[in-house]
Amino acid sequence: MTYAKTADFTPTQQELARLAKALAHPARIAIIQLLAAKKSCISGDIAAELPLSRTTVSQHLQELKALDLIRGDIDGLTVCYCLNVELLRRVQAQFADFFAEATTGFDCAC
Amino acid sequence: MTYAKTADFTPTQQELARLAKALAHPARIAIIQLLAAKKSCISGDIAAELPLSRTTVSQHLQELKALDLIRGDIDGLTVCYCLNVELLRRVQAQFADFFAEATTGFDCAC
DNA sequence: ACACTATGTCGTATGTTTACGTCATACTAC
DNA sequence: GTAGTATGACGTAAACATACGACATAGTGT
Repeated sequence: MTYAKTADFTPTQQELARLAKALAHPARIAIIQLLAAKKSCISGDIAAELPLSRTTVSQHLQELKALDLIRGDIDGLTVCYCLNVELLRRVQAQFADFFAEATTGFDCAC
Repeated sequence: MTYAKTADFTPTQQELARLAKALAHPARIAIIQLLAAKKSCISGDIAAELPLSRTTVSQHLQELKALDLIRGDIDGLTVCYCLNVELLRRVQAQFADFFAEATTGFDCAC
């Protein structure tokens, strides 16, 4: 998301787009759901539950971590990933605001 | 979103990802906000308000239209785009459900 | 019919994401 | 220390997204 013209939008628009992009892959949705259900939060276990290679899952985990949506606690040899529930709540509110604005428009006059 | 392995996720995960992807670009966020504020719903006017070429904006409009998030009424020479508020409300609910699930998790035990 | 306007379509260059194998690192257990 | 395991980092091929100029289409007004 670093195309030249991207800079010319409002910070809010860019932030929403950035967050939406984090959710724009089923694997990342699945990871968040897994962590919420806490079936497993150890990296290897997460990878084992998804139909993707461990390398690819690790990449998706890094992407979520880059936005701080999840956090990784290193515990010896294993890494345990957890949801950043605080941040998720804020993101939730941002999307809620956006949709509220979008769905309270009158019917189009055209 | 048609990489080989994408098929191996649940329909819900795929649908959420597909919707998130529609919002994963500031231009598309901006278009939805513009239509909600109804500053303009004529294709050309929308393009004029964004820092992108008319062609590129048209492409983003097609993308939103492909998911039926917006609709285009042809009126003679101009095309008037409108939000599909009904669908947006359903999408809003889907995201709300997803976030509710994600944010009600206990704190991670790790 | 003719010029003009508003839009979409096509081709295409460039940048980004996805997916994965291989390698490097770092901890564990013998 | 050596062997083994859990991870992340690196390299890379293929798919996809973004952006835009040039062209095609279709309506408007004269």
